[in-house]
This record gives sequence, structure tokens and C-alpha cells, in this order.
Amino acid sequence: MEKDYSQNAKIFKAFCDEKRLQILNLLCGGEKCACVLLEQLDLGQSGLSYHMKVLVESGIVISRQEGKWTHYKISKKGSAYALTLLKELTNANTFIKEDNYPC
Amino acid sequence: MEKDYSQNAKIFKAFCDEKRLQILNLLCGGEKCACVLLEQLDLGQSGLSYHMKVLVESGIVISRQEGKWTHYKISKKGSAYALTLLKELTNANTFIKEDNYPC
DNA sequence: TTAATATATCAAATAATTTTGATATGAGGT
DNA sequence: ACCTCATATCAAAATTATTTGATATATTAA
Repeated sequence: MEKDYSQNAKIFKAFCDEKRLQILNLLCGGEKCACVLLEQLDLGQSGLSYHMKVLVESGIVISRQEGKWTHYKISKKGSAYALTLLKELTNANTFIKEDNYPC
Repeated sequence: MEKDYSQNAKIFKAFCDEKRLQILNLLCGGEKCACVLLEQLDLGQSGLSYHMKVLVESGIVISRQEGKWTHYKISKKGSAYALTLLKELTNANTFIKEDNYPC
């Protein structure tokens, strides 16, 4: 599972930037419109848009269009996947495969 | 818990680079000497040293000196913390605090 | 003490990410 | 159709991360 390194790295890019962690923290309370995020963050409009793109591409955030507004929320599926991946990567689930080769 | 954004971002930097994921995958099998990692990776000596520094600073990897060799292994404590953090950040544990403000 | 080996550190070059400001697109409202 | 608003995209600039090669440090062996 955890062997497409560049794809997996992409997933964790969601979490390795301060601004994106702030955004996730806001989304933690539930779905929010870009306009709401914008007024709570020290970010310009295009900057927010850039970070939202990174978040969506990581699979951790989902976007939904509603008229002229874009709403964002945390993807349960995406974050469950990230969690599984993190467990594998850190060996939180130590195991030996049949061929006796670890991980 | 998850409010020192720049520190938390640092933790996830461990996982957002392809080379570091490869290294973690090697360490997944247990402690390894830098010299062993070096021969399994497409990286120069100083490049490996750079990535190991990032990994150690993230708290995900621990280093141990033994004579002229440096051994690295995945930190159980560090990775457990990353896991907790990831759960919080992605709201895997949805909850409402006493003051009725989520997260 | 000298030489060899393992790793760390430094500085310069290169590459990737992020920020910023300008412009484009697309949905409503008038 | 025209205007306004929300967001996306683009290109340039600024910043940060990574790679590379040279040198430094520390340990062991001769």
C-alpha cells in the first residue's frame, strides 16, 4: 500500500504548512465557505485559493460549488486513508509478512 | 494540543518528501546504520545526512551513536504523537467542547 | 602519530513552494 | 446585456527546500 512515494508525499503536504494547518483547524468545525476562511486568515484571496488547491489535491479536503460560493470540508475518506498510511509508515502496526520480510 | 502550527507542520515534513518516505520505509524494518541506508538509496552522503536531520527534528526518527556509526530508528513516541495529531487535525474524533465550540 | 572511515556541516547551485498582484471565468442580480 | 461579486488562474517575485561538492570532526586501526 505505501509504495507510491510521490503520491503519498502529496497527501502529507496537506499537513506540512502552517497556513494549511490553520485552514484545517477552521474546517475542523465543519464545512466552510472560502469567503469565511478568507476573513479568518492572514491570506490574500489568491493565496487562499492556492492552499485550497493543495488541500483538495491531497485528498484531505473536498470542495463543493454552490452558486458563486465554494464550500470546503474535510474528507472522511481522505483522512482515514492518511491515517492508515501514517500507521504503516511509522510501523505503529509492526508485522512480519509471510516471506519474513518486514513491512 | 494542535495549536503550535509551525511546530506541527515540522512533524509532518517528515512525510512530505519522497526520499524521506523511502528512508522511513527502510527503517520500518528496524534500526539501521546510515551506511546501510546510503547504499540502498539514490542519495549522496551529505544528502542523506540532510534528510536524516529533518527526520530527527520532526521527532519521527531517533538517532544513536555507536563508535563511528550513527544508527537510526523510528521513534514510537514521536510517531504516536503524529498519529494523535493527525486524528485531531482531520477531526477523526469529532467532538464539541463544553463551551459548544467545535475543536 | 598517521591514516582510514563514517558522518556532519558548510556554502553554492538548483529546484520547488509560496506569495502577490493582475486578469479571467462564471454565477447572479438589475 | 451589463454589472457585481466569489473564486480561479496566471506570471513574476520572494522565500524555502533540496542537492551537490568540499571540508571539518570524531572514532578507530595501524
